Amino acid sequence: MSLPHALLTSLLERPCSGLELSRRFERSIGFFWPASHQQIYKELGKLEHSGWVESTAEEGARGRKKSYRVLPEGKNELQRWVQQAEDATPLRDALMVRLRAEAVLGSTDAINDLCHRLAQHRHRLAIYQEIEQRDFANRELSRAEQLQYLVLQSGLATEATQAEFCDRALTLLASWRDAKD
Amino acid sequence: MSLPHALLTSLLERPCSGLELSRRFERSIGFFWPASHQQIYKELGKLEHSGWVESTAEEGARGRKKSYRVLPEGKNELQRWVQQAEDATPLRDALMVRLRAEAVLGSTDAINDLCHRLAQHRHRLAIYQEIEQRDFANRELSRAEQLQYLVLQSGLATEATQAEFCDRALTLLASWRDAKD
DNA sequence: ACAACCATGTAAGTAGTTACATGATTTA
DNA sequence: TAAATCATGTAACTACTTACATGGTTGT
Repeated sequence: MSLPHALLTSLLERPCSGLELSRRFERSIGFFWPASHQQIYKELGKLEHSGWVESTAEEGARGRKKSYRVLPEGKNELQRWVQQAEDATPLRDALMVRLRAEAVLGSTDAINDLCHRLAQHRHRLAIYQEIEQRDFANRELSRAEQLQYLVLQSGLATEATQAEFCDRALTLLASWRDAKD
Repeated sequence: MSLPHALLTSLLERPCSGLELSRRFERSIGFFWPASHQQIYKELGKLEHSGWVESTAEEGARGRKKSYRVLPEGKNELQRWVQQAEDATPLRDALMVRLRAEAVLGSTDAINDLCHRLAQHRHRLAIYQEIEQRDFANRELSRAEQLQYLVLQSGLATEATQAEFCDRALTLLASWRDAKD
């Protein structure tokens, strides 16, 4: 469970409100650990209860903006967590299940999902490439930026690999479908 | 939610008991949609309730082996589901969160997780390569086998990409750590 | 008869999703 | 002053995990 530590990281980069965190997640850490605003608010509550962050607002101030910042205990906790080794979260890919189903059914209907997924991966790839051009191209990078770039490169590689796979699979299935006619 | 359809697929390949399904999952479909035996038993109950599979045992036969097979309605449902397009399940990668945390903390402690993950990905890669040699190398493949091979190739590509990334990241972080001494 | 294992489950808890509620602030 | 938007939440639900329970079969 990495959400609390993802939030600590983001809040260390810059203290802010829950909604602003939510927005920043959507175009940075959230690519690798997505979270809805509901989840973020709930988790911020837990972080505050643990004494890892503090907020600028009394209890029960619904509707009024709160700003959170990380406390020393929170930073300690993050440092402790970063050192830990952890198994990769098991991947779950419905497309692979569809292809296996296709193998027993003898149809070519998984083409729909393949097309959809191909578009999705290409879209993400484009987003990542845009970020790469905007933030990391043609200049000296600080140590922190090099690490951020590294993470982005992982995303680039992942999406490229998946898009390429969809492309190959699509070619194969389409050839079978056309041969049938 | 693809577990029911993964089970239908596996049961169509061969009717069997819950535990046998669980074991087969561990070395085939489970690579792409893992499931514990508890989950499988529960889901088999739902599938039977929906009229998609039937079992050879009366109610409340705890401890006695049941065998499940897919009913025509179950096959219909699977055919319907295969045609659907679906977003990729959002990836969650704690390692990327660690690297982002490292960027703000200025340490090199994510090396631990990087090593662990590198070993894990290489291990899986070796398993996949073994399956490739055993089941798909140097022979003509049926249509169904070609599809199974395709799915395996996705696994091979994914693990190779991730292992390669860990390797690169590890080299970078280790060089920083050593420069510090 | 006892252990080891095969086989099927129950129970409690967690992380995340979806839908909805409500207060505060800005803008037309 | 009404609508839109900003901002913070609650409630119900689902998939999955972890720990435990229990019955049946096989081998010594």
